[in-house]
Amino acid sequence: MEDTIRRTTTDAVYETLLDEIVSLKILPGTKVSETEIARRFGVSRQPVRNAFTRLGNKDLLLIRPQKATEVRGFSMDRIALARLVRLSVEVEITRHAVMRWNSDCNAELEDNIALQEQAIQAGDLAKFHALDYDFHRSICTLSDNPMAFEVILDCKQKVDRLCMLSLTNDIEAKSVLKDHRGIAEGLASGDLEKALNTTRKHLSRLDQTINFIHDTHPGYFE
Amino acid sequence: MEDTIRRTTTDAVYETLLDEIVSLKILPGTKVSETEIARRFGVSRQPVRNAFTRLGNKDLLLIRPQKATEVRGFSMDRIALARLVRLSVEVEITRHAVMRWNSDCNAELEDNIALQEQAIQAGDLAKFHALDYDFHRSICTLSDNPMAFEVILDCKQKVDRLCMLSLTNDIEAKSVLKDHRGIAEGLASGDLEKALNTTRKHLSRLDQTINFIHDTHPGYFE
DNA sequence: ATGGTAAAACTGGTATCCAAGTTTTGTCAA
DNA sequence: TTGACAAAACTTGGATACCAGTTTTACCAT
Repeated sequence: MEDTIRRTTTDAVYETLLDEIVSLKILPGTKVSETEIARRFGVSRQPVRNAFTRLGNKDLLLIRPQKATEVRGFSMDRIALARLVRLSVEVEITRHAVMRWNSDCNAELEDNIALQEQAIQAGDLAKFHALDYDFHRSICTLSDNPMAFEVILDCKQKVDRLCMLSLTNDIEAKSVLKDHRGIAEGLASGDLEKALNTTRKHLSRLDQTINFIHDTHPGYFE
Repeated sequence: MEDTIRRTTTDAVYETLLDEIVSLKILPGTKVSETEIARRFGVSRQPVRNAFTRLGNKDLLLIRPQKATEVRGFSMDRIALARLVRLSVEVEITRHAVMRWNSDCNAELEDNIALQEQAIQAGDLAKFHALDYDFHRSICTLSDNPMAFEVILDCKQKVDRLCMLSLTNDIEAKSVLKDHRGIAEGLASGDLEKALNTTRKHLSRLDQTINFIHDTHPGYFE
């Protein structure tokens, strides 16, 4: 009973465009035409239309009938909402996690943190970001809410798209690592307040970056 | 510059099907065919396909290539996630609200609660549910997070679809009203813990109902 | 009854065509 | 040169027909 969903042409178009938009290879405000994209991928308009619809549902495309479709700009409101939702879920998850924490959980998080340290020392920022990713996913699964990470990821993507405009340095990475240590310590010692406070500080770390980008790239906002 | 988005045929099909699925006029597991729906609405397959895609994105339809499309059953996991997200956001919103609470906020909530009381005494459950709706939206707007209500609403809809299988009585409504009073009192007196605890109790009120439905209607679950 | 095969049904994709709206372009007049 | 206006060239939304690949169904022979 392998109910593996087949990958369709629509999926391919969708995933490629999603990556290009999120990674800012296509900038906000850029007009995208169904026929143009269809030519580029060598497919008909149909799968492109489907992909556009999906991207429109994700607020990444602004589709206006009889007018051009364009890549949506950033919205401070939508970004604030995404951050609020992520913070809310992450806080609640942490609350669940501290209640069912045990030595195995500890080991998993410690392993991850050790790898983060190695990645920073090696200067491998890509690896570090992947581990950052895993760190938060681990907390979700260890708190018995694995699906919650999808929500967090969805929120994270919206913010990440904005933060692509800012270069990340390893000083920042070290601060992030310190936060992760604090959260892990809070969970390990059953200190809920410490875990929560660190989580809040951790997720508010982007405040300055976002405001900076808003000031320096006002054209990308709607 | 009236940028009012035009209503398309796709929108009409989507909204009608959405209502029919959410209100359980179409039961989970029911197979829906593009051509059949197209005939029913007197339109071509095109807008139906678009509508199907949207409903699939909302996890309401299960579309498998080359297989029949069917209305998705309930999933305890997805419902648990929706409830977790709603609780998380509602808790965080309450935290924001209590910080900026003032007499105007109080008045708005008190007005709403008074109307709830009237609706219950008049036995008008539909009105009461609408006011319940407004109560939670008010807290969002008063906490300066108006868009957060869209997230809450999205979560609420997923759970509501399940709860359509259970008849609501007015004893339940009275409990809900009591919760609302508790939340309002907590906010008014600046007692964050009271507001939070009542919110958690309020949102966990459906536990029994959901488990009951899961036991009595196992066929609607996937 | 059972097994196998053929027909029917379903979605995904392609190809045209048209409708309705918007934007660009071009022409002509002042 | 500049302005106004009309035509052409875009855009998406929808309708229709068709094919491919898969799954389901139905029927028939054993």
